[in-house]
Order: sequence, then structure tokens, then C-alpha cells
Amino acid sequence: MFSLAEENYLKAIYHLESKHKGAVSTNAIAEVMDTKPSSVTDMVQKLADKKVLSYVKYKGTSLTDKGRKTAANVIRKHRLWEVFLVDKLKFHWDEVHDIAEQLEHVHSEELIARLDKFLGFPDFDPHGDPIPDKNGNVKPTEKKLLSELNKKQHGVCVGVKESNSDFLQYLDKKNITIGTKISVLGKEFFDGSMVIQVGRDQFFISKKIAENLYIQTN
Amino acid sequence: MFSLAEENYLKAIYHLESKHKGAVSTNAIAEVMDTKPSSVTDMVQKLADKKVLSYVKYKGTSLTDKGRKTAANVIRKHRLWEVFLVDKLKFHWDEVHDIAEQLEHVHSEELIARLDKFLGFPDFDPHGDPIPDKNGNVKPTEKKLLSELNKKQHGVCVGVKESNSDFLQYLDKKNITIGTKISVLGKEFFDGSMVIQVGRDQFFISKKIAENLYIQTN
DNA sequence: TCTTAAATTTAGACAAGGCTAAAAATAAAA
DNA sequence: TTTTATTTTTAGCCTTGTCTAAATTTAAGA
Repeated sequence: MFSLAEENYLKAIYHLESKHKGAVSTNAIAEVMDTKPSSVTDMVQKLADKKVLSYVKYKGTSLTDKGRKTAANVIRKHRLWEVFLVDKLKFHWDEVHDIAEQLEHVHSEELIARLDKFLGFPDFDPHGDPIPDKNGNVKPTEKKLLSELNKKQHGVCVGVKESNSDFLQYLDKKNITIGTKISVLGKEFFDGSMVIQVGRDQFFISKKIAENLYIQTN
Repeated sequence: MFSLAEENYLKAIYHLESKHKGAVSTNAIAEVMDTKPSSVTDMVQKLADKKVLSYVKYKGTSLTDKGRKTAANVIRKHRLWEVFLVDKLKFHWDEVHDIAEQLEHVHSEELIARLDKFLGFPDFDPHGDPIPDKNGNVKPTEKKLLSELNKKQHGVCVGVKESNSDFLQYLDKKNITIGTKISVLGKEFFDGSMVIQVGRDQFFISKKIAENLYIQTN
């Protein structure tokens, strides 16, 4: 059994590993955890003792299989609770993160199994992120960023990369959500901006927006 | 905002106050919290500083209005989650306590408001205990113990006093649950035992059982 | 009322997690 | 290849919540 703090560290390291390949640096962990590097060193040594990550002084850490599984399980719980909050309690997708952050630490296998069933065994959370299975495995998905599409291509929005509140609210204003069809009408190579079509509306979006929207084409 | 430990102390003191009138003793708190009296003294002094209870050395403590409201709110959350676990996730009523014990500490007013609505604004939890409202008020209910009934009286089971797992499983075996009609066919004054009718079945129950079942008559 | 027993509090210590300041190791620049 | 800058670790301290052992207060019995 892991403490709340330990679970949060494992989760953070899991996310960092999936972004930048190779060992995760102490400073990187400190930044996302919003703590001091010295605190990270302490915790990382403790977690290494518990065999959930391997740590080499001054060289960084990486999760062991056990650590990766544990982290994936916390993320599984987080995302299932997010589905519950949005689908059942009718929260908006930009409101659920902090609450799920608390709910993810409730310990009960049975609870999660039943919640999963109650929600209809969802594969994705409200932001389009995949929900790991009981064993911590994540189905590989072939999605691309909207910014990778070219003129005249189209696809369906299947997720967002960043999910901060401002961005999600922007998407709402533009009626873009998971499942929305998006067509690229024009693309400016100078700054990466695009003109896209969403439903009957056509509008301009910046490169930054296009780089944070995942699209499935086919 | 109160810590997990503080919320648990407030809850325990709330329950103790409702059982035995007058100030709550340090030892009594230590017993239900499963800690040492010295730990209780520390915490109680801290909570007195926070104005949620009044404490007189060697004399015991009692909740202030603020403390009572805070405690009732934790209990409100606990009971709403229990309703969720039983009604929606199909847990059995003897399985939900430990999970609700964790869920009750999730902080979000909005979450509880929406959960309440989702559950249809229930008034009682699966054990028949009343759910306090947002302001910490509990509707006074006029229920009596089955042991207070006499021969030929009858009523409907509206709750249980103790809710330990063995007792709840006994009730299940006898098909007694919230809403079950119970008639007293006979009562032995020597030991307080009874013969009761539940559905088509008639059977003997001990005084101890009868003292732990709440009945509404009328 | 005096004495013993029970309840309660104080003092001092510990583990978890975090912080600051200083030391050590690595990386970058001259 | 030195020197400087950055990253990481160590050492020592703090807070929360807990414990044990000892001291103190209250309650009970003779």
C-alpha cells in the first residue's frame, strides 16, 4: 500500500517518462510536483527502497514494472472518476480534475471494478485520454495532432493534449468536444495557423491550438 | 479547512455527544478513535484553539456550533456516499462503511451537491440513519427500538443501531432490511427475547437483536 | 478525611514529508 | 583543460499526528 504522497510521485514520474524518454531528472519531478528538489531526492530514495523505481545518484530515476503498474492504476482510478463526474454528475470537463485528484486515492479494488461496470467500461476519459486496464496496460492509439493535418484533410477530435481550464473553455466556446468532426480548409505555413470547419462554422485557429488537439483520421 | 485526522475526531465526538449527554471524556474519544488518551489530549487542545470545540482540562470537551456543523457535514458526505455505493454500485449494506470512510474526506461542495441530486435527495442512508442537510441539521425522527414494542404490536424497520458486519449479515439471512414489516407475536419478559413475524416466517430473536433494530410504528 | 485507584495531562521521542542552506557532482564555457 | 554555472544531494530543522513514561488531578473507598 502506498501513501498519498507516494502515489502522487509515482503518477508524476509516469507522466514524465511518457513524455521525455530516458531517466527522469530530480528537477523535472520537483517542478511538476511543485516541491523542492531536496524533497524529491528524499522521496525518490524511499521509493527506490520499495522497489517501485530505480534510482542512480545524480543520474535520475525510472519506474520499475511494479512502479509503472502502480502508477497506471492510480491514473486508471483518476480517469474513471472523471468519467463518473462528467457522465453521471454532469460536471463540465474542465471542472473535474481537482476532484478526481482526490478520488483517485480512495483504496478499494472492488469499488473501482464496480465503478468501471457502472460507467459501461469506458475506454477514454472526458479529455480523450485512454483509461488503463486493471493490469496497467494502455491500448496504443493512433491519433495525431491537428497541426499535423494539411489542407483538405479532416478527422474527428479524440482528445486534448493540454487540459487546462482556459483551453477547455475555448474549445467549448467553439463547440469542439470529443467526437467533433473538424476539417482543415486552409493552412498557413509561415505561422502554422489554420482555418477550420466545425459544424457549420468556419474560423481561424492558431498553431498553439492546433498542437493541442488530437485528431483521428481515416 | 480541516485535516483528515481533525475531521475524524470531530465526527467521533459528534457521535459520542449524541449518545451520552454532557461533556465527552478523553478516554471515550481515545477508545472509539483507537488511539491513546494522550494523543486525544493533544488533538483536543488543537481543535479548541480552532474554536470547533470547548475544552476544560480534566473535564472533557463538547462541540461548538461550528464544530457540530463541521462534523455533521462529514457525516452527510459519508451517508450520501453510502447511498451511492448501495443504490448505484450495488454494494451490499455491510460492505460500504470502510469505503465511505475514505470518500467522506473528499473536499468539494459542488461534488456533494451534485451527488445529492443524482441520488434523488435521499433522507436516509442504507442503514436507516438520517442524512444531515447542507447546514448540518438532522430531521428529528420518531423511531423506537424493536425491544420497546410489546406483544401484538407491529411496525416497519427503519434502521439499525449497531451496523457491524455480523449483525447486518444476520438481518439479511432473516430477510430483514429497511422497509421490512415486523410484528411481535410474543415477548418474554425474563430475558427480553421475542418471537416475531417477518413476511411468512416466524422466528425467535434475542433481546440484543431487538435492541439494535429501529422500528417506526403507526 | 486519608489513601488508593482511575483518568488525564505533560514531557520527550519518533516517522512522514517538506524546507533551507551548504556541499558535492556534473555539465557548460572559456 | 580549467573555471564557472547548474543540478543534485546532504545535513539539520519544522509540523502533524502519534506513542511511552512519568507526573498530576479527580474520584472512590476505608
